[in-house]
Amino acid sequence: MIRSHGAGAVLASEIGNTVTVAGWVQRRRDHGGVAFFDVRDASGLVQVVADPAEHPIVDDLKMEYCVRVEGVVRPRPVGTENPDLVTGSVEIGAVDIQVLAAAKTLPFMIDDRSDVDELVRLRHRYLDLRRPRMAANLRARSKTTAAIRRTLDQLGFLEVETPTLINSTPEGARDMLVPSRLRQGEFYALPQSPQLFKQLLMISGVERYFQIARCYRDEDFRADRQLEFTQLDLEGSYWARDDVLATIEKVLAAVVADLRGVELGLPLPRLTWTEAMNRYGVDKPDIRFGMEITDLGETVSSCGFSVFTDALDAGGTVRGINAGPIEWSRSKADLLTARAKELGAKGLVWAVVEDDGSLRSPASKFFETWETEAIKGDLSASSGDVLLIVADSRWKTCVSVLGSLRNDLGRPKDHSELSFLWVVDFPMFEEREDGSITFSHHPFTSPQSVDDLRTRPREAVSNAYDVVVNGIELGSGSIRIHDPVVQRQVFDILGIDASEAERRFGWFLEALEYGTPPHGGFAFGIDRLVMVLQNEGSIREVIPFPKTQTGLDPLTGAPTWVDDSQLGDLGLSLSETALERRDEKTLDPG
RNA sequence: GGGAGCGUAGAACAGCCUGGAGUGUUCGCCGGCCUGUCAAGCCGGAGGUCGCGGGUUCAAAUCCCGUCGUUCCCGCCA
Repeated sequence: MIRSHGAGAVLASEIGNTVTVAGWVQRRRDHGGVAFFDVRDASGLVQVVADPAEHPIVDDLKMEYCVRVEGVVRPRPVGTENPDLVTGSVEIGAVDIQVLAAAKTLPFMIDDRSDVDELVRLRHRYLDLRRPRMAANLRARSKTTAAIRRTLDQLGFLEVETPTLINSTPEGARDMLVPSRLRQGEFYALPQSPQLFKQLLMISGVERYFQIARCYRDEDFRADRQLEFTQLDLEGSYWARDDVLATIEKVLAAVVADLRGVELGLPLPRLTWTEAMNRYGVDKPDIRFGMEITDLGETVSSCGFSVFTDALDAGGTVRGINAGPIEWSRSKADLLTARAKELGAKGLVWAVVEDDGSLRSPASKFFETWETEAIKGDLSASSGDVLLIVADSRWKTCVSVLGSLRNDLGRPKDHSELSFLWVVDFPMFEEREDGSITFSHHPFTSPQSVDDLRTRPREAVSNAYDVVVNGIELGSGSIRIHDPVVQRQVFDILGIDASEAERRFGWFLEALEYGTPPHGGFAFGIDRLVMVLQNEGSIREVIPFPKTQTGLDPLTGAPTWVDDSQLGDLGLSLSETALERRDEKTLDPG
């Protein structure tokens, strides 16, 4: 036995006992005649006291040396207790000190104070994970999956593993591909979600399925997006929408209780998609703050500003937000206008409410006094407030731009407050720029009305729903299509003709033919949930070994070039471009 | 695919706008002193391809172009 106690378990109750602890040297404080050092392990930290004359080895102890200390627990002298430390009322008087393993000079210090470049952290992730905050994040993640499993087990769910080498379905996100050796020229795809397998499990009679599933999407990175991520995936038979929502709410409540120690108010608030878009301009609203979008169309319908009237004449809309008394300057106006254009608006009209009630704005001269007053009234504006107004011939462009500006300006910087909500009644389809139609959720989502699907698919509302926390899309689900006729109909509307549907999804359509129970389910991102609950700004902080934005793991160097013989086994060869890149990189790595 | 920011000692930065010797700060590292510290303190020291390549210039960390890396954003993400 190397140790008798965890460092964090050396409490006042051990006074007088001989204990052995093992861990890393946090810091050494050598006063000449007496020296202190802290031993840190996964359980916490305890102070060791040694006389350097008696224990010359303390001179050698550097930060992060792995040591073993045997000693007697004693109370600290009065006045030297450390209230910030769980073990702060005691210390270990060293009897024997051994170095188990020396450590090189560290690339960064193992504490939460040091602000270190992420690339350096990732290159030495094993050290980064020693930092208390990162260790806590790992622990929180484990507690999250434990709470999920506990809750779903109590509800009678079966945890089932589905394959990760599956077939590619090019809709939606780009697939991560894996070449087959035994069947040269053919490829597996890594799953973007276990969607069809869990539906098959419903057909198999599992009735209550879940899986904590690694999923893969080969798309560009964001602070909340990695190539691989982990989802809680679940599905149930004979479920209506509210059965799914209630189940997810129970899971979320259990996780929030375990990680935050607070009770989640259930049921969670619900917004329809249309309401969310109209009030917040996004389908994942952050409702921790107001600044809601207001329709100014009626107010400005006869004003002299052609930007507004032209948009209205084209069947569009004019809407605004009251950004409140924010600091305003020419450069701020330029910045926000550029942002609005980046988001797809043709421009941005701003107005500052002056003390005399007038509007200072490039557009103010176009408004009659009554119009100025009406705009202020619509937006509940008072002196000093900044009003931002967007006009567009497309409703969705207008509200989306304002919704993003609203987020830019008002969104709380952290997640100390939690605001979960459901967004329900998503449209079944959405239009692309070119006017063609695509699914807004996925092609296995059922419509609320099969009649609508047939007669006016562009207006059809789906049985899809999202759960959102603090403006972050946590996950989504739906009641699925269990009728193969309807499923074929949806493929048809999406422009997948019968023969193509048969070729790609024939196996699934056939499965639906054998008495498929009505079913539905959900999936939410565990990385994102833990990120929010741990009050982190990026999922990389809660993923033990994440990748950088270009898909590199700075620690292992993945992805790497492989031997030509390996490529040969797979029937693959590299393109000219790839070969050039390889030669450059081989000469000048990194 | 596009836009923006960043890259200077082991770490975090300042210096760059307005070119003039690798100048500076904090932490770490090395040596010394020190009997109650806990981000110990004091004294001394070492440590640099200013990401890389090119250009402008008498002179480049600084200005220009390119490139690599990284972060954030737009597109993309059923």
